Amino acid sequence: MSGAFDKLARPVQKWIRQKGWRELRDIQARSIRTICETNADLIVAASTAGGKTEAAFLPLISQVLEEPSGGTGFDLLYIGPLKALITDQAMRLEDICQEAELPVVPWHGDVSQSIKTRALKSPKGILLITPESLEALFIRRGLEIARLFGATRAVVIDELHTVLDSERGVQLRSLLTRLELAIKRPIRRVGLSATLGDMDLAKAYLRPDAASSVQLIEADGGEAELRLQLRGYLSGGEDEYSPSATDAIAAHLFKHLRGSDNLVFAGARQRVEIYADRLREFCEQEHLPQEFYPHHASLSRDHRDFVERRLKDPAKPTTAVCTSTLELGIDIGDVTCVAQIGGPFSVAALRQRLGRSGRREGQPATLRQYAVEAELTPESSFVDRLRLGLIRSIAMIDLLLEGWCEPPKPQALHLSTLVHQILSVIAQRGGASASVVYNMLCREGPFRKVTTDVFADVLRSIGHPETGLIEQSGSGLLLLGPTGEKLVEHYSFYAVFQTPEEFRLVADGRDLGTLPIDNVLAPGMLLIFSGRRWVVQEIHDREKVIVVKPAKAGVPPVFGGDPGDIHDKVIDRMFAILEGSALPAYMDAVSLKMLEEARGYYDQLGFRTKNIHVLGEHTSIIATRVGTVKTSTLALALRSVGFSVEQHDGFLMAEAGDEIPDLRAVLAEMASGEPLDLFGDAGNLATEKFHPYLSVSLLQLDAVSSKLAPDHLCSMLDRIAN
DNA sequence: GACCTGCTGCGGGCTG
Repeated sequence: MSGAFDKLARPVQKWIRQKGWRELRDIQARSIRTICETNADLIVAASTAGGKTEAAFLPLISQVLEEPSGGTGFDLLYIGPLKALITDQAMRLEDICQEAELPVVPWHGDVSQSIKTRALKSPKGILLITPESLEALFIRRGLEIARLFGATRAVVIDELHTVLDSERGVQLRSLLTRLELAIKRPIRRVGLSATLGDMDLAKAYLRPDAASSVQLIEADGGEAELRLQLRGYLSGGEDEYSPSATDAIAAHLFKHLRGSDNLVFAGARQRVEIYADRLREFCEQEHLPQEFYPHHASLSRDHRDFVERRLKDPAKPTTAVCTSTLELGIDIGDVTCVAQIGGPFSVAALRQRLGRSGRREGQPATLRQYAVEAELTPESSFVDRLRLGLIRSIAMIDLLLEGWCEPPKPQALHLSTLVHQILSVIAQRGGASASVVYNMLCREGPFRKVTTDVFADVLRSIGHPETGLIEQSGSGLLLLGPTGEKLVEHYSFYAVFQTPEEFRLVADGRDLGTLPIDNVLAPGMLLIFSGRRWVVQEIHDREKVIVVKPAKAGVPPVFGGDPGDIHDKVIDRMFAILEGSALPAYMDAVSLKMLEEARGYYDQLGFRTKNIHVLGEHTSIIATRVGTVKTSTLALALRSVGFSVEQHDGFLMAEAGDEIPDLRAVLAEMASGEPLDLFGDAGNLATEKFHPYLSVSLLQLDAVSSKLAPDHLCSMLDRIAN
């Protein structure tokens, strides 16, 4: 372990010896050399529990100890997307830093004011912070940024994949640029991740001006052995003697998962509640202790902590039925098996979830995929007959095995987040000229797709007297307007993402969790929540509180949500599966039979040789063969000329009104480039937090940059016609 | 036909 080890500072070496490590992992040795010998930015890509945190911090801490800097402020900055992750990582770093006498400062909404006050008075050591809390520092302490970060040598961004092209990611990258501008020098950037689809794009996100000089340190292969099973289940058409698909899946989970730690990803909060309730019943029927618990974002912090603690406790076997809450790197230890009910929306999520299993040496990673498909009747729709859910599951597993996952989408404008950052820059500096703001955010920062014209439009929109977010002083300086002042003053400003209004659910004086306000509830109604059954007692509309007490029966509540974007490559693979003949070894007999039925029906519709199948006088099926973004663009175009359109994975079902235009003729006319008003029939475009302050034309521009692909419409129509 | 994430400063009342 010499070489890399020798480059570390004495206290760090001592810590490694105390831990009893026999050697450094390969990524750690490589990362130590890169950090100690160069000034390069870097990405460390390795699986969960692959030692990424140490790979970054052992050499960074060594540098802080051996080459004290002249400046003032925190020596190192760590950005984490979750409070729980920051708490975990602060504990791990404190262990290393005790020897080195370097302070470790966790900083997020739950950290006490006294720790923050002390750190502000004497900023040094390692600051671990969320993007939102960093935002708050810029707004509340705008003039102190240089003092707080003057000495900062590096910023470590954990779970880099979560902050690539998301609203939060753009916010973070904007803050990092503003930080570098405030201290007038670049800060080394280190990204950590287990799930990056496209390394070149990830590099460009980490350092847009010098992507090619970002060093990549990737753990080689060495992935755990993967055990995989896909089981098919038929739902609907049950009689009282045959169990429903839900019961059959729950029984299978009960039989195979009991006695160990597992994660069951059910895909939606409502399904989490349904499966957790069934599994609890099975335990009660068999007089066995409870070991299946629900876990999702609407459940109280108390309950979630309880489930997370149980997962960590080796003495208590625990299966969490969950949503993506348990997808990221918070420490719950290794699990025996990951189950996935229904197809996931991205290969990246599937890969991240699977990374939770098989992390111990010699243990295989195990994925149990359950596909639920409808029992066919003469009335069944083409979607059911084509078994699109099952086909997508197979495509996702295929791509996972090939090591592919979705890259970020780099073309989005992110105008809502731009509005947020304009307000933030003005607040930080107490006023700024339009050109300073433009240079900071659009030339140097992440909003590079925003032209000066679009920027000017945004300023006009948010400066309109009726909007009142900003105004201009006599000297031309941009200032916060009355509405802008109010927004920025309130703590809810710091987050860039939208959150829905919710009721609090209370039983016996204790919070169970929250429910979206669009659930229609009245006293006496029955409810399944937090894995148990309740009856509604009181509803307090003004306080947004619902009081419940235990009951014997219940129905699962409704949680909202928007459909996810499926990538072109996934849909492409789905068509290859429908047109292929391979019978994957990991599929059970029922799912194989469904696959053969789907292939038979696909052939019957003739999609091997054409893309339009006429179902009836008014109705046709179109095979678009592309992902959600391009397929929704065609759907919108058809709606704008009077069709009613149903959208599915890679397919559209178009139905004409009373007048029956010839679909082929309509498509040909669109392909000829006749200008179309895509938005004539588009619903609400204001989907993000600061959208309500933008003009309709800016909202359309924003939508075109992220959710639609009008530029691809012509070539798509050409392909479909042939 | 979906999921997730986050949050400051101040003032009032109490304790040592």
